[in-house]
Amino acid sequence: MLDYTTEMDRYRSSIASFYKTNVNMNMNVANFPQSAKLAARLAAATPIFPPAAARLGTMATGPWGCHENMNMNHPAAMFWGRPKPVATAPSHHHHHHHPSAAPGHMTSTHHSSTVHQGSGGGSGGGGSGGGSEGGGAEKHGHTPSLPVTQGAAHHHPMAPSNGNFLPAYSGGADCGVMNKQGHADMIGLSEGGSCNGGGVMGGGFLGGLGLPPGVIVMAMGSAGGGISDASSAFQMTSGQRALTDCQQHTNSSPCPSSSSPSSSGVTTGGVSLSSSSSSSSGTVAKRKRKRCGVCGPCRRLINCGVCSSCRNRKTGHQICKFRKCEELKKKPGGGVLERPPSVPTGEAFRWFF
DNA sequence: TACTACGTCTTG
DNA sequence: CAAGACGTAGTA
Repeated sequence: MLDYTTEMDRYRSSIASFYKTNVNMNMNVANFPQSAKLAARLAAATPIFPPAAARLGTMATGPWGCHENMNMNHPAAMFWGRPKPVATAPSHHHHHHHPSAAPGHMTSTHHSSTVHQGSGGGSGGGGSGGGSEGGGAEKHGHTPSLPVTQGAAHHHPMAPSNGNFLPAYSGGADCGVMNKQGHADMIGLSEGGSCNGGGVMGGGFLGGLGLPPGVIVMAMGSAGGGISDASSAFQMTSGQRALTDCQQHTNSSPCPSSSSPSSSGVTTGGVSLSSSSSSSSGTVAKRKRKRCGVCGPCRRLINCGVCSSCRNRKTGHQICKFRKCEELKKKPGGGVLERPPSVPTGEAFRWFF
């Protein structure tokens, strides 16, 4: 027992230092190359979030979403939530956009409960996902889950399903942090200046809101960091793209959501975007298709960092598996979907308004 | 010019 | 069939 405590202590301190070093700067750039870039971009990109959202920045889902991640022992996966303290914090902050939200944030229950966090303070959490499961996660991969209805998300910590919402949050540990590249991504999220600060990110928050799988709302305000923090908060590799996409769709409105409704922009195939050129005429055929921007994967802004695509970015030239547009997954000839499978219209975004 | 990511071919 | 590798379109 004692040992355990001690360990925890050490663990905590180390994490702390980690933060200082890495997180502060735009996140562990060093450690997470990939992320680093993202971060940078994010900084720039952030703006896309409609101001309206008040200081809520919407963020794409977290990497953890990737099952691959979570379960695996990646340390990364964890560190999300905050031990218990959170209980409070979250509550305030989130303005629940969503009814469902409130209550309980699913809470910490599970995982955390397991062990660690007993210590209360700090990071304990880590463990949550990490160690434990290892299980099979990896492969659920296929469907990242996105589509899942957010609502449901909660329940089970490990539920493979919700990709985005990691069980961890709730119980979790400190705030982000992890190692291994992919994870880096997530880090940011919570990071935002101390998990607490933001509070938001904390456990309850996400769950509470019942956000769409692909989206996370961040209340950056609190962190004080506001955007800047935020930006650092998460990263996405293709930030440029992801974000951009949004912009593109709309032409005016920030994100798909807004525009999507009419399906106008996004519409079928998601070709619309740059489509300007493509779709317009028959040329479409060869044109490279673009992400629809509204499906779960598209909404996700963060690369998981652990999927094969992320890992082989250099050679694979592929977008993170979990971010791969549903539309693009379908073969070109494909169907005519009025709307993206996972999230029809802009529903997902309703929460924000 | 660098980078991301789509499309396609190749491989297991 | 899925995963990986490569060419290259599209964008900053």
